[in-house]
Amino acid sequence: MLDDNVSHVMFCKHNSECKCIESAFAERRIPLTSQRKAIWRFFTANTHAYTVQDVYEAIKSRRIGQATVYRTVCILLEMGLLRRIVDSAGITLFAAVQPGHNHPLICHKCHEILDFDVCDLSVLEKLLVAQTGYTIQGHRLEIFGVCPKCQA
Amino acid sequence: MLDDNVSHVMFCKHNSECKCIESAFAERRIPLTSQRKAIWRFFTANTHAYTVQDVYEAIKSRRIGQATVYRTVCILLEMGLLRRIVDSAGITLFAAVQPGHNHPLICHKCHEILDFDVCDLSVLEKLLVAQTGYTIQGHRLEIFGVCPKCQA
DNA sequence: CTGCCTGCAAAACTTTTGCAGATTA
DNA sequence: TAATCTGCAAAAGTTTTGCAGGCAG
Repeated sequence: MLDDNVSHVMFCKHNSECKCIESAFAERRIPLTSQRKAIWRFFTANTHAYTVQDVYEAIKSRRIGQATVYRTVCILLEMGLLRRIVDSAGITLFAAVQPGHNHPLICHKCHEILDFDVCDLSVLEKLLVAQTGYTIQGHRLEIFGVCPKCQA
Repeated sequence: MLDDNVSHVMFCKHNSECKCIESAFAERRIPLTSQRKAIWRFFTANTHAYTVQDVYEAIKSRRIGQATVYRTVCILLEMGLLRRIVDSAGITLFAAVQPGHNHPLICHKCHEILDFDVCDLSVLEKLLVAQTGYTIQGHRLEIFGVCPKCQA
């Protein structure tokens, strides 16, 4: 559960010149091609969630194929750099995540995303383990709302 | 945030003879056909999450079309009787929800689901409102693990 | 009865795959 | 250089739609 004394939520600003991607790929011996960089740069240029089509449309002028976008999104998901979000209409969106434990606050209208790091579900998880016998592997917490711009 | 004194989680047992569906459809003046009943009965017979294909395969002997399953799942989702879950592989699953505020505890292996009702994110939500200016509309909290049967 | 529902089959949309040539480390 | 990647186009998989006939209320 959340700490009752929490008074400040840490928000992550996406760094458009994020260097972690180079080392992340290097560590795993995965080639970092210009296409993969372009796709990652697109995701980190704004704090928004996008569909695969959004990404493809935005970068296809550079002759990057749709299959490459799918393949790259898949790699970034597995590396934990991207998160999958399914909106209320069932549309699949992807958004960059900062490293560490974060949850998204998502605008229903424009898909603007703010990551926050406050979340302590350990007591709830212990309770569930005790009462159900399940082994807990993880959780997904997403908060939906409307951002200040879209309220106007 | 969760109440620190919470000592008991309320779990919902799905009631296979659930009558609420009749009144839920009647209230909205939506015809409750035999196909819709069959689909709902399938979801409430077990506490599992299923794909549309699972449902279709299970009941197609009764000459219920795939389109009907899609259309019915859509209605049940909108009525709040079903919830959509996307597993880690990106597969879309649906599961019955008890009325009221519940969250699912999902087995990664067999898709067995237990609903729990303990979740108080009001302090976190207030904090987010104060610090971001977002209007909060709702949240999704899902906990993933492995059920006792699958651990064996 | 009337209006909404249904199965079927086709259409639309989304995601994956195979391959010949290109690029990374 | 060797291994992996890429765009393209086709295949596979998923979801939606149109329509003629059927059923709930």
